[in-house]
Amino acid sequence: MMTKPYGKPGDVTELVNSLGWMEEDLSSPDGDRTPEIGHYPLHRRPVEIGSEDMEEEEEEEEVGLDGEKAPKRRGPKKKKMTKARQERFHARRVKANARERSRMHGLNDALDSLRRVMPCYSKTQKLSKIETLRLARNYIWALSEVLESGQSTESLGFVEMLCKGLSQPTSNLVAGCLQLEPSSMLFNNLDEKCGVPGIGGPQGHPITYPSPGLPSPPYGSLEATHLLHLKGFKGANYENSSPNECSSGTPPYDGPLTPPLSISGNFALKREPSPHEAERNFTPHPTHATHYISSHPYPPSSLAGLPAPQGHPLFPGTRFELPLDMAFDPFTPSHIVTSQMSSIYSE
DNA sequence: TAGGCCATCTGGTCCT
DNA sequence: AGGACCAGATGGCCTA
Repeated sequence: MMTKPYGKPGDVTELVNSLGWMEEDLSSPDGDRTPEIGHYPLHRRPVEIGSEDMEEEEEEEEVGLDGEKAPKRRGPKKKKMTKARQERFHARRVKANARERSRMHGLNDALDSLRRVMPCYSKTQKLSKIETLRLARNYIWALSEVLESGQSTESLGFVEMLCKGLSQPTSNLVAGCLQLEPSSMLFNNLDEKCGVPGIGGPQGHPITYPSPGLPSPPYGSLEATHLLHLKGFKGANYENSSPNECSSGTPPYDGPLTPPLSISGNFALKREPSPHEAERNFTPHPTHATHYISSHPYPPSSLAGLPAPQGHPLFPGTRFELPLDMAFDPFTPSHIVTSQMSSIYSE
């Protein structure tokens, strides 16, 4: 039978084969994940009346609490649960649970992969799932803006695009990972919201923000003050204010940072960490896709003459897909990326 | 203690 | 029939 190609082959089988702990849990009142039947919340009881596995139910007239006869049940007759049926049902449920766990683990693995290619990946301070997805959307959007309109990755607009719709802690994290320097914050539109013309690229290119359809607070538009919560940040008008004073209680980010790009040294293949970065245990490393994008014309000159790919979101009407591990491996030299792209193009 | 986030179980639906 | 997918519900953990 054909099954959808999700997860690693054998995952389910292995899980099912190693379900000893689950079987134990089912009979153990201490199993916190699969509590003993009877300790289940109503909807979690593994064997529910009404299951399709019921044996034929004898014709019994149901009597309500008030003694009145309940209306005769319509639809397929229920079947009684024989012991054999219970066992089959249970086995099926256990298998399905294992599959579901495996599926969710696969989903989480994919989210982890996504986290690793975000501009603020940290092992110690993981982005939540929802924030990861929001940041990913913003990242794609911001990079496409870079490509399409010359929006500078060093502009505040770029950071604002990245932070659009993110929670304040995540905005702080992103801005911190981008190593915003006070100079990049010294502009007079500090209190303007996203989407206001004037906050844009170096050419004054107005940035138009898409409607993300996100709920408002805490996921509303980016407040410039979000960025002022950066540890050690001192803006022109905030010279004397302590970072803690404008903090809303969000703890400063102290974990090691391994961002793929930096606002102050975006696409340098190698650079020494600034004292500030060193202080924060920040290790700059060559960026990946953004480095490629910044250092290669599109399409790459080495691909000249190849048929244009179709349908890539950044390049309407084209299609361009890179294997994830290649496209986002920050350590893949650009010339290797180029050659790999060539082979993809020529396929 | 409330709220956010997460893992898990579950039953329903769709698909092969 | 069985697997994938989905959404709802629940409890645990953590933090402000």
